[in-house]
Amino acid sequence: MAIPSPEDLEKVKEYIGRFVSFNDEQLCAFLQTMEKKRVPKGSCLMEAGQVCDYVAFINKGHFRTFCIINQEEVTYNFSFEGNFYTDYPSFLTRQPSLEYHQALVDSEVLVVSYEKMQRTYQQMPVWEKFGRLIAEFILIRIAERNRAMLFLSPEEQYLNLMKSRPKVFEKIPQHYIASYLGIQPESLSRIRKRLSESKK
Amino acid sequence: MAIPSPEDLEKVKEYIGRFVSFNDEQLCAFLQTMEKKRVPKGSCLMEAGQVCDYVAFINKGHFRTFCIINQEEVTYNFSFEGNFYTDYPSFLTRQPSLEYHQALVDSEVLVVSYEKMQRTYQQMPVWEKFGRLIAEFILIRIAERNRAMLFLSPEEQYLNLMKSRPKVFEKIPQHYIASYLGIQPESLSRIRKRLSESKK
DNA sequence: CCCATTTCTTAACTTAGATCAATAAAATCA
DNA sequence: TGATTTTATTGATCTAAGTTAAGAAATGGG
Repeated sequence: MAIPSPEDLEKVKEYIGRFVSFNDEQLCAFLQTMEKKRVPKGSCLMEAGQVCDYVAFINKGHFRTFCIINQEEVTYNFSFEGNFYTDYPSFLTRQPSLEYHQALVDSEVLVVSYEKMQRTYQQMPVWEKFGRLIAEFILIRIAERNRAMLFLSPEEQYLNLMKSRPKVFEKIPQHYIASYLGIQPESLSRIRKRLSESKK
Repeated sequence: MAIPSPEDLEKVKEYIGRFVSFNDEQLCAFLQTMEKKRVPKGSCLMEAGQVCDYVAFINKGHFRTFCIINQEEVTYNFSFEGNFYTDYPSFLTRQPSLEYHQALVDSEVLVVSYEKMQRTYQQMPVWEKFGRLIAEFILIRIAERNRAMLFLSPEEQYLNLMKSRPKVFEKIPQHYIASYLGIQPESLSRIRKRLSESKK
């Protein structure tokens, strides 16, 4: 663990500023709780069975969230530079996580522990508000995903994902995307073929 | 719209008490914002296209949330007596909702408008905290549903639902449950047959 | 630059759910 | 109660994704 640099913290400040207004004292109180951590390519910031004890700001790199179901990895989500990252259910309930948080490239995160986060909530109402707004923000995103999974065929979800999160296609191997869509790599391959043929 | 009775408000108080502690003044400030509304069986508390302007406490009855996709109703969720109910994405973003909130029996709700809710957040930090905790609570539930949809077959989801929300099977017609599971009524019928045969 | 590994594609076959159609069972209400 | 509507089941056929297996393409390390 190391102390974040001023440039690192500037990125966090920018992100938070999208949700709440704050003064220097308030900002410092929060930023002081952050610690910097390197995560080498392929390694996991957290593994299933552990309680997720951090909210992480991804300073550099990107991550894949996966679970192991019946001895098989199922990719649950992708998280990119400049966003916060945690297993909310585990972080909030203090129950063991089902997830692995794996760095897909050499990465760097700024983490806040559960205990420090709760203390910050208590100290300053502005962070309580930030906590509410960010929970609401994530809730909306998850609800959208939910809707997509219920309403759309894998093919429609694939097209949807290309529009809404093009970054995923720049950086993520295809078999992980297949898993994210809930299908086998072979099926995604066929969907891509079908789409490219119907385009002609 | 009518004024809620003391017995109505007692139920709300009990619910809130599971999340935060409060004194009488704080409680009153919140309960004062509630208005009582009857929703006859089959009618909708809200329809797609409207901005969802309420958080509703279901005082009596139960509801079905559905969307219309390609001229077809897709059931998204069920909500029962003694819980809060809203379209979070629409309520928070002030964008038109995609959902219909339909009473499946003669029902009664206590609603708080967006404007009153925001004012309550500003007035008393305890409600800000309640807002955060309930957003987090709902987030966890949606995340679980998400996981189920990604990881489990319709058959497994059906068994899962029977365990985790038996109420659904007491009160909800089967073709709505099929829709909730993302399959056709005929398929659910076959899954039930398969299960009852394998049990023998 | 080459070899090993990972990732992607294609093919043949299987299977679960979709679709269409008909009927049976249950609920509603006049 | 009997008639009408709603809900649930069953059968036949179709289709998209799963499975298994093989080979092609891309990537990465020495």
